[in-house]
Amino acid sequence: MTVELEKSPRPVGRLKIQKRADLVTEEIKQLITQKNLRPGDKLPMEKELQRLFSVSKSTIREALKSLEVQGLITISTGPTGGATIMEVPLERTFQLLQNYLFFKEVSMEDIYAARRLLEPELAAGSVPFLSDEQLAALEQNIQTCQPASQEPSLLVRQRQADLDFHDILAAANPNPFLRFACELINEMLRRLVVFSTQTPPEEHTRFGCANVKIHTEIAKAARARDSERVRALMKAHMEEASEYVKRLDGRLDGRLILDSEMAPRPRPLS
Amino acid sequence: MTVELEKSPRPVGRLKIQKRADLVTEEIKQLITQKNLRPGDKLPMEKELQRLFSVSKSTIREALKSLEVQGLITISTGPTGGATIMEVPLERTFQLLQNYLFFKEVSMEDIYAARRLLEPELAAGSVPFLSDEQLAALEQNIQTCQPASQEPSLLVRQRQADLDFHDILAAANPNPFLRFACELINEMLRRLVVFSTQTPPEEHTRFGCANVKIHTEIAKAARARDSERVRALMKAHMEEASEYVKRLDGRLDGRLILDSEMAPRPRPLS
DNA sequence: AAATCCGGTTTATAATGATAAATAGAATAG
DNA sequence: CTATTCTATTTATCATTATAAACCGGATTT
Repeated sequence: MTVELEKSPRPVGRLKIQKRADLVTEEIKQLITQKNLRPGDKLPMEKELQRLFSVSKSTIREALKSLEVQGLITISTGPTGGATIMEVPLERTFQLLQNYLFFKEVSMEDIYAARRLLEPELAAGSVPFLSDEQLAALEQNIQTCQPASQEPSLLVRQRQADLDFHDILAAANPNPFLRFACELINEMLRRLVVFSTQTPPEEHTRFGCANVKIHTEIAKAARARDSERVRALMKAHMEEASEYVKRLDGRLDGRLILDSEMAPRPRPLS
Repeated sequence: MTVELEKSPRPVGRLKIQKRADLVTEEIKQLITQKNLRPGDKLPMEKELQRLFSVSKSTIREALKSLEVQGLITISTGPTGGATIMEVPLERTFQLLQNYLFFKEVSMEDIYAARRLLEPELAAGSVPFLSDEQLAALEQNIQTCQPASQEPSLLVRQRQADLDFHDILAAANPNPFLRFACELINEMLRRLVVFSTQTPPEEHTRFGCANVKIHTEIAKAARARDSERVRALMKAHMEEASEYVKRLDGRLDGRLILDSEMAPRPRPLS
């Protein structure tokens, strides 16, 4: 089976001519959709793909690179090596989204405007689906968040641990879209929040205490499987947090996120 | 100025070794952040980049390809050619997001769960910022949406025109994050919705009429700069639409979106 | 004088071949 | 039986050459 690619620079139907490598990328994508390849399935190896599309090594290499950057495949060397379909990792998606938002000026309040709306619904929707492990993880998380020292770097780490609480809730929600939206918000807050060092540490500590308090209540209501109470508590939590954030002068540190920065976030158990 | 890249396979600090090309990609990203390059600025040409990072042609090519796929640069030939920084297009971001959602099973209702929450707030927030052109565009859009025929392909196109209404509202909102979230939702609905052909056309027409009616009211309230009324109307609109969608058996057509499909959406005037 | 053509220059794009590095699995030593 | 070394296979990287696209400026035409 050989797929024929248009070789001549397309008669210009007002469509911009595409590069060879990009055409091959699309062909491969169609192959994936067509043959309904699932994560774990393998693409033919480079040499075969070269033959299949009648292109050179460097072209097929670029095409594979494109798919790799998009997070659709991983490439490995050695026997049995080659391109393997994979489910696009959440982290990769975040990174690509950060590229988009790099040039926009997103403020903390902008994000909270969406967070206020989504989180209560997310939390309420998660309640019926929380496993015992997840409930335990919520309670466990509250312990780690107890405000201890006022050492600056520790304060930031604590704020980030706060966000783990919300990630655990998100993980339990059956709505993949809502889940994604909230995980995105958490990730942005986690990664980009740089609180002004001007802010007095007491303010931070107070923020931490308030969080622990309401998280405790939410965890309790979740154990009682009281969705409506969780929703109400989360709503209050979000409004309170909005206020704190305004005062804390949180701002987003807009820069390009590197792959090497993307690794080590402990995934909450699903 | 020459940047030295670690050449030896990194002493394995539990970090997975990265490919040369990916290291170069990161170096270039740092270059962009560091030198604060803005859209329109140019990267050095390939030969220079080769020298700068002491890598071969194909390696630098792969690195540039990576940045191109991420939407951060465009590459052109000719004397003034080379890599030019660009603002990541919204469409590219959508596409990369679709890759992520390709493997998840997102239902229509999943999306509407988020839409119900976000759209009323978005619309209300846009009201004070709507320009005369945008108000006119809203009213204009309602005209094009008047249900005419019941021809199947036309019905789908009409549903998509409905979404333009919401895109116009989104474009006026000053919150870039909320705007992005709603534009994403619109795009997903626009591109991926495939209504069951089982559904009787009358039902579609009724849906279209209901939309026109409430869009008309929303446009009127927007002209009157009545944010609260717009919020309330949009809330009702979303709830009504949710119900219709359930009955219409709308589902998402999960597949990989190709570059070639990404082009021709008329951007609403900002 | 303005527009068009045309060839040269610059740059990316594509192809090919050669060598290095990584890996899985078999063979082997302890 | 375990751990190590070996080997075959495949990608990763480099180097070189050829091709194609885009731009520039001068000559030619209108």
